[in-house]
Amino acid sequence: MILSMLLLHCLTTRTSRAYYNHLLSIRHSSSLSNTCCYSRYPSIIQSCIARKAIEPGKQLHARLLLSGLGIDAVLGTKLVNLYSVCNHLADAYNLFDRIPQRNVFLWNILIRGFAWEGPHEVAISLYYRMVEAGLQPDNFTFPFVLKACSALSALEVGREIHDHVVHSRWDSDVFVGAGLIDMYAKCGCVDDAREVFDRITKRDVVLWNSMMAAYSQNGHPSDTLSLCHDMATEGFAPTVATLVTIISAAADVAALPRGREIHSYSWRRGFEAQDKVKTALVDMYAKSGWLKVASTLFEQLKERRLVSWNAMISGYAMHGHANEALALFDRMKTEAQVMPDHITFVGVLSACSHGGLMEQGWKFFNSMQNDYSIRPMPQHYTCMIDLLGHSGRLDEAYKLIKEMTTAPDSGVWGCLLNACKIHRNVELGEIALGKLIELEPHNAGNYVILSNIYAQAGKWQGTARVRKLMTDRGLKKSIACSWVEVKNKVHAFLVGDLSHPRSEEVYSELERLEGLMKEAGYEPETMPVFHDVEDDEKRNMVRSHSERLAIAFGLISTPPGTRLLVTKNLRVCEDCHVAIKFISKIVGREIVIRDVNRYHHFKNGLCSCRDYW
DNA sequence: CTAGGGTTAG
Repeated sequence: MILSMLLLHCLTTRTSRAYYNHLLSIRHSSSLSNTCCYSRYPSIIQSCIARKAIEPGKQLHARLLLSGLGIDAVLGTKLVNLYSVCNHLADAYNLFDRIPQRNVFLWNILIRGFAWEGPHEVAISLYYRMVEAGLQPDNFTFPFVLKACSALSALEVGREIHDHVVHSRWDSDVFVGAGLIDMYAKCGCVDDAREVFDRITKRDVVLWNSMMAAYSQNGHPSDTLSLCHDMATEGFAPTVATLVTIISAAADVAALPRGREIHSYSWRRGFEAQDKVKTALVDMYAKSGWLKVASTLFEQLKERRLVSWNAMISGYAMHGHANEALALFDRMKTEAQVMPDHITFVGVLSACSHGGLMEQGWKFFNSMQNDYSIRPMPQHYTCMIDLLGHSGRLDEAYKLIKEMTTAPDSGVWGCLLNACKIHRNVELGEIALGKLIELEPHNAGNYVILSNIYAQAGKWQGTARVRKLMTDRGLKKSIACSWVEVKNKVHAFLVGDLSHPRSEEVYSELERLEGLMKEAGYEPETMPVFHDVEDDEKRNMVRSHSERLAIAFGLISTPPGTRLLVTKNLRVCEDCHVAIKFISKIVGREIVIRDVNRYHHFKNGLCSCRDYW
């Protein structure tokens, strides 16, 4: 009946012929054709919401407007909900403004829409509008608006909302709590996150997961793992999110035995079959230097989504397998037709920079912007600066930084500083350090690099000045530490470490190797270089650098020919880099070192970094 | 007389 009224209405107004036909076609094709009773509309829209089917809902809305029947609060609310879940936020907002009686539910769904899809600022301003309208936010409002704060890293707003949470007594709710933990985590405040976590006594898995993720996202992967242990002790069963989080934590601490344990657990409990878990494993094995395993798992994925491609591409890239990375990028576009994103390009560009593929690098850097409309971020620039720096084109690198459309971060300047060290450019090095001091005043590593630049140039006053700057600021260099995994156990060594039970054998192995190295032409570094850690040490101390101890231990405790993987918390020093090249040739082994910013594959006297790091 | 929710890999 209504439909025929509508048709009549169309004929009597100046509605176009096309629209008339359109309505006719709805009559014949749509599932709504037989339901012209107003009282059934809410349930129809409800089913649209469940199916996220925007079109029938829109048509129904249009029909209602034309019919002049008006839209009551129930129907209006449902339509706002439909628009909101289908990401038609402008429509949702318009309709929202026309509904006179707005309850908390209506506000919540609109806030949710903007919190999920952005602009996130709108979600926050809606929240404040709601409070000003005299409504009390509830246990649904808070998680939504906190999500918007997380996305914006809006700490001040977040804290204020936390106040509201406490005042309205929702602070023991797990949903609100998880929202708060995530907000604090994304703002870099792990301690506040932990406080929220500790205050909630009736926890659930998601709350545990949120806290583990908070640690993981803020560079405390070992806290993630120990919290997981606590969770198990309290009898909670892990979920997919738990596994994904702890696998990435294990990848970050390079605790491969731990990672393998988690892998086998995942397999026993049937989690490994899940693509999300498998992708986390791909990342973990890649970071631990097991690219073969990573690739096998990658090929097993049921559906390769963007994140999986990214994990595998950057896995190849970080180990310097540029061709494999680029071939995979090609496969991703042609075979899978997955759209690359900014992270894909970080992988692709770092593959180019590690492989020294200057031309390709520029090609991808331009294509990223022109063909994919991705605005370059600091990480992309870092790759390009690395490429330019590699070939000594420092002025061009500096020019590129000045042309950047976003603010250069510490990675960009650090990359330039490093290039200055390698090509002994004091002038630009000073500029880079100046910027780095502004950006991260407490990172001792930066000062050390500049000091080395001065030392290499024989500018001793410069070296002294940098050292004084460091003492004035109370900066201490972190203690160097290297790990090596032997028979599923991690062995850690500090500089000059004598605490390992097999120390004596380790040192005599080093002595034996040094003899062979000297025969092969190795000369220990004599220049008084201010090393990352061991600045004042005598030449014979170089021998006891942590990475050498770890390598020597690895050599004496594994069968000949076994590949070694050593992880170091700082950069590999110049002298050790030379020494390890000799060692790899003498013992005929592949030695992989994962230092703070890259992987070095030493094989047959050469290193994959081509002596640039 | 209802509807709506927090965590997860690169």
